[in-house]
Amino acid sequence: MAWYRPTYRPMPWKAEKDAYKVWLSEIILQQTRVEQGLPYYLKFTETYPTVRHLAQAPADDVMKLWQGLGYYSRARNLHAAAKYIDAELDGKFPDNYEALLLLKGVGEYTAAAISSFVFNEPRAVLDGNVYRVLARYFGIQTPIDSPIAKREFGVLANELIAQQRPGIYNQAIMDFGATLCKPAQPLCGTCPLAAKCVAKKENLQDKLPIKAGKIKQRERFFHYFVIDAHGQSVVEQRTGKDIWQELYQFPMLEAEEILQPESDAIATFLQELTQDAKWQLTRQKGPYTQKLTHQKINAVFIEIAVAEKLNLTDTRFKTTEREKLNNFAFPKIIDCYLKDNRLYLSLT
DNA sequence: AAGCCGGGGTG
DNA sequence: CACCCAGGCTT
Repeated sequence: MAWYRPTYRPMPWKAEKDAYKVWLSEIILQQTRVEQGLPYYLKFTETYPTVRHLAQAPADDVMKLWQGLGYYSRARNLHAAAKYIDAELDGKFPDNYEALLLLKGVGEYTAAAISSFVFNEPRAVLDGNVYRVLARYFGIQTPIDSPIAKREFGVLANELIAQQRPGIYNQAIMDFGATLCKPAQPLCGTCPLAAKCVAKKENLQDKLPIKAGKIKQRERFFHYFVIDAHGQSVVEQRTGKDIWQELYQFPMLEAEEILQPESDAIATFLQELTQDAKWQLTRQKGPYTQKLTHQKINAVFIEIAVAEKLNLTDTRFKTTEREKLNNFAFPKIIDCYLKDNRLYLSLT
């Protein structure tokens, strides 16, 4: 705490005492760098100054504002929690750790952060920074991605927390991990804790913290059909348990590989989609690729000109004017395609 | 306990 | 390319 200077990494929520805004910032910053999340925090607090503004907003608007930030369940849970507070708690934001935990999308870390920052509860946060600082300083070899570690580090962190100023303590140790005790090339030369740091003493900075798990990637091949029927296009909303829930996309055919435009699978899909209207392949763009934590997405965009008026029988599909495509929340890979090809014809 | 969910920065 | 980021939910 003697090392910590709130001004070193200025963030608009550091001195914030409105629990709603602190909650917004914490959800946005889950697995997200401060610099990446900051513009979203500003957009959300400006658009939705109170939790009731957020609760009463249409879900599509919330998703659109979240577009590009990733982990979209955060946005869905954010909205659900706001509605819960609006309807069940009379708009009064929860004011303690246990009540915060009841909110969708709020786990132990976020509940500890909000309750310590705003309500002065001595709850130690456990995030990637804290795991790293404690693992190095105490030389703890327990893999931090195991449930055992959660208990072990949790007990330790709660013994260490400054009972009188828990919020400052929590912010200090996270800033310390983010800027000094960094994942790579920590600044041990200027570290005030170096004298008693086990990792420093045994030269284990690069080995700690230990992570056990490795994840395997799945490769997928998406074919998006970008329809142009006299200025009309077609989109659908993603549902089910897959990635990008509730975001929009063009009608899509997934396959085991990139298909040739002339392939039977594509012809069948298009026939089904257009209900036998006359269509023509205009051009094909891609493949675009996007790496997710567990998946590599390959996407080709097949542009289709349809001569007749569309008669869509499948209610999943919605026709929209191409100028209005920018009203929909798309995954990054579609956003990139649209921007590349200047298909956003108007701005908001 | 393990798997899944994005996007971006860094070395 | 591998790793990480002010994690949480589902199975």
